[in-house]
Amino acid sequence: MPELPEVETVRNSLKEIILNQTIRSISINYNKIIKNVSEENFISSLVGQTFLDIDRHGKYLIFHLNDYYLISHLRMEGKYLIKNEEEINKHEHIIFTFDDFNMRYHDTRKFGTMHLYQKNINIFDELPLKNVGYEPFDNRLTIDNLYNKFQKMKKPIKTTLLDQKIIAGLGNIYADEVLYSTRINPLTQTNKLSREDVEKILNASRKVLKKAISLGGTTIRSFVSSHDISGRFQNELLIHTKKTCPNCRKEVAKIYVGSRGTYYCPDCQPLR
DNA sequence: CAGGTCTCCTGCTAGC
DNA sequence: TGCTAGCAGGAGACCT
Repeated sequence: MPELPEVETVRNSLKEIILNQTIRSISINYNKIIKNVSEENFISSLVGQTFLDIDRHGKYLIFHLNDYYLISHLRMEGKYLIKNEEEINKHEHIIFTFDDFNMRYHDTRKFGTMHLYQKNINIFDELPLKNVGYEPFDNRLTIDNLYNKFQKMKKPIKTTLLDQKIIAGLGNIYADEVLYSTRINPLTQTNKLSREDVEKILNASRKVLKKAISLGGTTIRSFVSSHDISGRFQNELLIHTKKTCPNCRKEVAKIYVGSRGTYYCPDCQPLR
């Protein structure tokens, strides 16, 4: 499943291929991916538009075209494939055709989303980006800022870390990794964390994501084979999906927090 | 406003 | 061996 580092890799890979390409036609095989405009509107708006840049905010890709922003979330299974054959796979839902090849949005579980906005709209005031806060790298996200927000939250810190409005970019896997590296129990009530804990969490988030991004960037040849990504990332994980704690060698616990599978070490991450 | 639950969808797995 | 029921998982919608 693509997390922030994979999305960053997709962004960089796609930039090499589709920048300055003009959309000649679009075919839509499953339209529920597109959330805020009709299928007809989507097609008529985008045909003739050229990809000028690709940005990322949290786990969202932001495609810049002449007159529009196309905002894409891959959720668990989404990927962009570059092809030039005729045959269409049943999981290829949206196909953008350029002069010499096409780009296909492929998504087995159909959970991904696309939003289309005209460029005169501030996309950060609209769904889905209005619900996305700052990334850990963004210096507008300060310790005080985060600590103040945490004071009002009673839910488990694991759940808080998955809330994109609070910190953008952490998914289920990285939330576990961040909590493990800070030795904080995932069930700890968010408002019980000290300012020092918050600082640790912020630092760990930066570190974990930065490392993953750099790895994603170096291990991936092509976004086409997204399997390579998850394979490599798994080598770097310390706690998520592990059986034994790398620190104390005791058994890792698996619980559910907010119906998300959560791994932690009861010994190294005791509930305070 | 905070927080809980339901929903979307399908490949995969456990269990028969 | 073949079948089915149940599950996982980001984030929006909706409700309390």
